[in-house]
Amino acid sequence: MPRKEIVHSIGTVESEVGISRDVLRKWEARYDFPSPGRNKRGERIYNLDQVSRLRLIKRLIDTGIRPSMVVPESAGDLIALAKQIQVRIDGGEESKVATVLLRCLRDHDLVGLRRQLQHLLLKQGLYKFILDTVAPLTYFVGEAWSQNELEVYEEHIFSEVLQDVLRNAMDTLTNGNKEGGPRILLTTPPDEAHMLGILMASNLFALEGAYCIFLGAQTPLKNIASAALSQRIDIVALSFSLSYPQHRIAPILSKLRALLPEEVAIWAGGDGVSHISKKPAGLTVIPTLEGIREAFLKWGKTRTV
Amino acid sequence: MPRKEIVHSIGTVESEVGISRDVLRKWEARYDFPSPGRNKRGERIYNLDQVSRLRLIKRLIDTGIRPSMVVPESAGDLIALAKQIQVRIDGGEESKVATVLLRCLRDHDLVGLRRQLQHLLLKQGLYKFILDTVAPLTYFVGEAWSQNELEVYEEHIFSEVLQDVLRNAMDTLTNGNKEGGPRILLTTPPDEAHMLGILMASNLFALEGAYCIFLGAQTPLKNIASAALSQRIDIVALSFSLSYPQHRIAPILSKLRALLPEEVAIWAGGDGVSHISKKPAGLTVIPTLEGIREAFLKWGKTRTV
DNA sequence: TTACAATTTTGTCTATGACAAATAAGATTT
DNA sequence: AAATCTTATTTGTCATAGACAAAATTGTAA
Repeated sequence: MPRKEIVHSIGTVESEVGISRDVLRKWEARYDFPSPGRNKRGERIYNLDQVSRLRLIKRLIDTGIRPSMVVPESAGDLIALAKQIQVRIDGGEESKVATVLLRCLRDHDLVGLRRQLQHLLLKQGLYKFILDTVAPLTYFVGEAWSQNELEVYEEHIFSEVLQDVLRNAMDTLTNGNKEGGPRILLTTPPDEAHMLGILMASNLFALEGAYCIFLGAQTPLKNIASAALSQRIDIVALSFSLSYPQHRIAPILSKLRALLPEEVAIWAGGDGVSHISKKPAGLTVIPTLEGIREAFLKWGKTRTV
Repeated sequence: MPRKEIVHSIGTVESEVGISRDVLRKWEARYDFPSPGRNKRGERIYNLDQVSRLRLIKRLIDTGIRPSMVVPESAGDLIALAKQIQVRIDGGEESKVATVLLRCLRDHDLVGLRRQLQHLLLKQGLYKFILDTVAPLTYFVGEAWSQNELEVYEEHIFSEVLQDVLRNAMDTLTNGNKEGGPRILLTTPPDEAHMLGILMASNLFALEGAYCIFLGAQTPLKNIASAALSQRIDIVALSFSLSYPQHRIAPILSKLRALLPEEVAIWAGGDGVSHISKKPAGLTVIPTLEGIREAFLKWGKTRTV
């Protein structure tokens, strides 16, 4: 008895994969993919294969590859390409822990997930925890999602639990850093929704003794400026993910630079900034989490001089 | 020198107000509102007036009023109608505190906002804090948003800070409730994104001595069931906001009832359930936050017998 | 190499109509 | 009077096909 295949309308795909209806239709016309079936009303119906392929395509495009290079490609070629990129990002073989945690997530054992994370945090210490566990885990979860191995809500839940753990840790840390260290304001720019990165960074900063003020995601520049002023901020830290349009990064940073007094430093991080060439003056770029500690030490020296 | 008026494209309105392009165009054709200007390319451009009127309309529709009753209405009539409903929800005159906190939010004094909330929590105690401060404040923020007095991101930030405060409180509470009290699983059903309500409820439950597991928003029913089983849950609590389609509430609850063993109770709350008539068997409806304490006491008695 | 111009790619928007799901209104029965 | 069934209206989503500017790439000159 063939199970009735789960199909998706164009609207569902739009909200689940994050590609707008118009774009889905255009791709179909331009690249012959996706080529959904039709129901009796003539409406597009996408099957699971197409949806997961679209997810993969979305991820590849988010890393900077142009649609024309991936949308018409065969499923096999896509996977090959993904592997190639994956290797670049992957590197380590720390994946055992990630696998265990991922299984927790798949089994919906949230309490277990939370406990294990907390346990790892205690065992590894915050620094190692973030770099060796949280960062790869985040990557794996994204990967699993694009392969249809996780549902949207499962990704949400993961982010939820992780945020909880990280914020708790930061609260504890920040309360001890009332005086002495630099005051850092952290957020993401408008239209940048990914906040796990900057949250991880917050923790690393707090670990180094900074007083961190975390503004959540998507703070308009004006408000960053006013907050920096009223909170006597020393450093404003922004995070750009890979999916953030590259050409918008430099202008945003320049604009922010103009809004802030020059004694306030601007630090930009995240996978999105690793490829930018033009660096506006008065700006520190920290493409990887590992670079945070170093940048921090350097800042301390500058200040003492 | 007349300042250049800020205008919005149909896409911007879609994402800022939460009404899809198609619907915006249909309303324009059917009700002559909105009637945006056009740029030289012939694209719709919405001014601030139209956007805020659309926000108000969205809110009114979310409370259950039909589009045909509000979309064609004049701005004046809309405001009158809004006032009418406002009165119904408002009631108290506790608004002074809310006003102060709202000002903090408008001034982007996040640290101040957080501190004030924490201060109020300490002063009033969790119960009073939630009922007299958080609940009305949430309402006011929604109200201010629809009047264009707050921006989207400001609403996000508010929700952010509030979640932080409430979760912290709950963590502290729940850790003390390891044994003895009932085990409650809290979440919202699929497509119900509003989670402040259930978060408030979580705190009130924890206050009464329950062990609360908060799953975040939009948990599929199957996963609620499996989580309930693995966590040996006594009560599953769901929250439905006003904007949740009424006709979907009863079926969802029945379906969940079928998935859960009968010794697991189902409690439904939120503004969305206050008007439902059909109550599926084996179900407790708690339309207001005040009802939680009562329901809890009743549950305790039943159990002892 | 860098800077500018030409070209291609890409996403957003327009217009109008079809249609089913959701809701209300009316009729009928318990 | 309340509950149930029918019919009518309202409402949102999807379809088609083409226009066009912003973004990215390529080619060319300094």
